[in-house]
Amino acid sequence: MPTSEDVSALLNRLGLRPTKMRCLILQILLEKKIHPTPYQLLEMLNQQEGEEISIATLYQNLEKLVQEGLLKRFLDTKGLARFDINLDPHYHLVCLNCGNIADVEENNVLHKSLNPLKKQLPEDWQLNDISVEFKGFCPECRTS
Amino acid sequence: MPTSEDVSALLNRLGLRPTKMRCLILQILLEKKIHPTPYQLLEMLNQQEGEEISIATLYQNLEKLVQEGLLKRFLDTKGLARFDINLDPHYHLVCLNCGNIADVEENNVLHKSLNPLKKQLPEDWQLNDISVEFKGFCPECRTS
DNA sequence: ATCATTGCAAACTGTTTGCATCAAG
DNA sequence: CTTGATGCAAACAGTTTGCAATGAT
Repeated sequence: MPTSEDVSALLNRLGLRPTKMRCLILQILLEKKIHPTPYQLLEMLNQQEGEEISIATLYQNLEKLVQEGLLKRFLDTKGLARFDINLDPHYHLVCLNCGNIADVEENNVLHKSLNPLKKQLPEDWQLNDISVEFKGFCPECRTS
Repeated sequence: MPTSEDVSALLNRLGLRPTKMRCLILQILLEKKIHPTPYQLLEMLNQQEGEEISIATLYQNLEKLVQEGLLKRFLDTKGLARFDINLDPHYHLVCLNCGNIADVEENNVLHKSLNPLKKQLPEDWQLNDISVEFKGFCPECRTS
């Protein structure tokens, strides 16, 4: 878990100014291991800062961090943007109720088991990737 | 492949008036086995009809058909709505270039092979579903 | 002094809704 | 005649962009 100095140095190395907001974004994502939407992140940032920050600036910064390869961006099942600082290959475990997302380490056995399936695909397609997603209910949303 | 009479009867059975547009939507989806966005569908409908139809009405009809269980709706990786008339369990094969989607029959071997993975998930979650998606390039978009 | 960052407001896209009109049973 | 279907226009949500003000080096 990087300190704010680490994060700051990381941004410097990439030629991005280590503004308070950028450092906070990275720290939050690294520490909490979450995949928040822009508005979820905005709320967290507003709490940590005293003052309200601009959603436009947040979008701009997220875009920069994605361009620099520090974050990955994807859309969740509701079409909302999500940001992921975990660059290692991994699966997602998605809560069907609240939409929160947890990481699951990639599993060689599973990935091998996917290979035979390739033979069943239409031959005129060129296969590049197989993605797996787990769906269920997170600790806060599960009924039992 | 149902005739327009089939489709019409099907709609009647559900208490939906078999308007020209609804019949066409169902016929197109059944015959072409595609998963179009609303605007792709609009274009096809406009071609088949002589006149321009309203996108609002299209959305309203798609919503009705989803509510009646005739169609499934999902969002693609770009966040666009897609509609699927294939109600059998199946996987999707998605073109990374044009976004077109083909169906792949569900495979028991794969689904069994996913079971051991459940043990690796966080224990405080309740797992409900595992979804698999194939990504690649369709015949029109593949380079080689 | 320069150039990056911020943030407001406006634009934009896909989707939904209110409501008046129209058409089918 | 009554109910459902249509379609325009406006609202809406999330996101992006133009631009002027601000801040950092």
